[in-house]
Amino acid sequence: MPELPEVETVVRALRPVLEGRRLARVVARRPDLRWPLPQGLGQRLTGATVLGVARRAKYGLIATDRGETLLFHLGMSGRLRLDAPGDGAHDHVLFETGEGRRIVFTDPRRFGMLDLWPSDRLGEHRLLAALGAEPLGADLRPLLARAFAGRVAPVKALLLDQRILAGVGNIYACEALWRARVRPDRLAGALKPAEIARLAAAIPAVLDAAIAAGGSSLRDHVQPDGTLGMFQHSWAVYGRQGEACPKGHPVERLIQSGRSSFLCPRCQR
DNA sequence: ATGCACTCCTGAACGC
DNA sequence: TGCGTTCAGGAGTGCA
Repeated sequence: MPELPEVETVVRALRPVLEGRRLARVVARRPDLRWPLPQGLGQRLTGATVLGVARRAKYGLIATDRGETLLFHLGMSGRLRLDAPGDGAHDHVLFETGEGRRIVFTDPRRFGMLDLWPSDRLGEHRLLAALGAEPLGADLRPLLARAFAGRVAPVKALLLDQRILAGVGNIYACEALWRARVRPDRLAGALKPAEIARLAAAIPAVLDAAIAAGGSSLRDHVQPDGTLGMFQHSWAVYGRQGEACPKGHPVERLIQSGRSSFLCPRCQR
């Protein structure tokens, strides 16, 4: 599910529940997700007070007063649900606050991860160290121009490369390319400055719109309070093969390195 | 360095 | 109804 807008939606929902609150009970119901859970997870977090909840790329970051930060990644099917029972087959980790709120980490496919890491050395975590720029809040044009120069790979492959831009996934890469009127299979190094500029504007625009809509709900994403994201109703091309793009032309699908890309060949060149 | 295929796991959707 | 096949929003790893 979760790309940057979905993780941002989750982080914003967790903030009022967790910030400044004490974790009264943390229970791991299995030893691993994608990787083994950190040693003594429950013990290390129980009794800690949450200082802040933030996001880096597609990672959620929960800082505690014990000098450690809990990182989480939702993988493809991960969800964090508020006040769910937490006894389902795929409910893997439970967090309970002193106020009696319960946060349940659910992940059927178990591609997600959780880790604890010293807060003052967070940037050294192996999964965070190589991440590229956040796509919101900065001017992406010079960054993309530098990253695309001389590259033979399709532009969509580079948009998905988290070392360049951190947080864009398959859905929003397709959507941003449509807004920028650039085909996903164009070679990155061959993009003209005007096309790079359009892409640099389209990426934050589509991410901001998705955040405002509460993310996209496909199979798995819901906001922690259970309400559905609505941005899937605003998709121009993603998942809409054979339907009309917003300009009325048929959307096509192509496979790039084993993953679906959706595009409008009339709008995108 | 660069590009790409494969892999982890489960569930939903589709075809017969 | 039931079974098999295909596909899915991520991303690390290892290969050419």
